[in-house]
Amino acid sequence: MSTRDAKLERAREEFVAQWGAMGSQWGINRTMAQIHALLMTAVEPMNTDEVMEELQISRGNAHSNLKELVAWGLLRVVVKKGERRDFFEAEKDVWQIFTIVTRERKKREIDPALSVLQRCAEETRDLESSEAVAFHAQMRQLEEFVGFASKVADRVGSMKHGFAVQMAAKLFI
Amino acid sequence: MSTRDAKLERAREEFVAQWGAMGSQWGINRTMAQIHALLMTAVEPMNTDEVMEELQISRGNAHSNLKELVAWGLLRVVVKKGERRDFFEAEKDVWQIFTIVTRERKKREIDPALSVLQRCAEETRDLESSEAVAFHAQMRQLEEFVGFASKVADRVGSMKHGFAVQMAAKLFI
DNA sequence: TCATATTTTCAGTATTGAATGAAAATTCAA
DNA sequence: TTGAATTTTCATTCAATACTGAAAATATGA
Repeated sequence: MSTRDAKLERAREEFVAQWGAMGSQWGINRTMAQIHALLMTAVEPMNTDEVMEELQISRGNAHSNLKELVAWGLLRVVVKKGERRDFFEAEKDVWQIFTIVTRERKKREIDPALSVLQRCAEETRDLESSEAVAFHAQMRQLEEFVGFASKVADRVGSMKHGFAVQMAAKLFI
Repeated sequence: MSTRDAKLERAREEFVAQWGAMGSQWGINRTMAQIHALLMTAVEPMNTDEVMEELQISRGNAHSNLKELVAWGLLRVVVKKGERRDFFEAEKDVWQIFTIVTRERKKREIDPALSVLQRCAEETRDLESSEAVAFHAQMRQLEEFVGFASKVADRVGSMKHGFAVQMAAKLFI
């Protein structure tokens, strides 16, 4: 049994480490991604000290990233009876995770872009030089596209899993 | 006329600065995003010195980011007759930009994730403890989802603009 | 070929964002 | 209340990444 447990342990450690490394790529910080990976593959909810111990990180770091993950909705706080400390458990449903991440990324990546583009388009709407007209047209095109992306993100983010799968199947497979 | 040119100039500077700031959010470095913004709104192709001058950046920085943008396919090198220096012009078509960015992001964000998940699933395929089974199932679910995302990215990235718009219209508007 | 223009490299420096850890604040049971 | 357990904050430190600028390499044309 110990060989097999070791195998699992290794695989899990690899997952946590790699998922963390990929976090950076995704605009999510490494620790945050690691904690999420750790809890996604945890059998039981974990408390702050367990997370610190497992990932070898400081209390402050564990605390702030746990907080952030709860704020995103990727973790839930669980109260254990007879326990004073907070325990955390991860959202494990893949579609849920996806919609949450979609919402967050839209907020951070799409919405600000859209408002910049709207502003720049607005500010040059009445100019008449050919350069200004070209600039304005470029802003409008970008605005239209990003606006569309924003709508797509909203729709996808609020779809039920089943519907998404069904729709996707028609389109892409 | 000078008032109006000033307006345009201000709007363009705002666009370049903000697009640059958003680059970070997007996992693209600030200078790279700024150069792209600058050239997307340039009437004529620009050379390295002009970019350096406009953005107040060093030659090395300008050089490496111009190179990177060319590698992505977001800029093209233009040879001007009677000019020894390279000039750069941006891809301005929004759909082209989108497909290029989609391809890059897939390469950096989706493909590595998929291979981690496949490996972790594979490594735990034969284990029998309930924890291992749960872990394996979780990896498989993630793998399935990310694999699907990978397909979607491929399809979208190779669609023609017209088709994408048509399809999107049906789905989302 | 040689001199000059241009591009490329890269060691050193700066900037930014994340992590630490200890102190302060809060919570809770007795 | 009180004091121990727990959470939260935040000034400082650290690490990763981006940027600089000058030197080396390369290309051009006289």
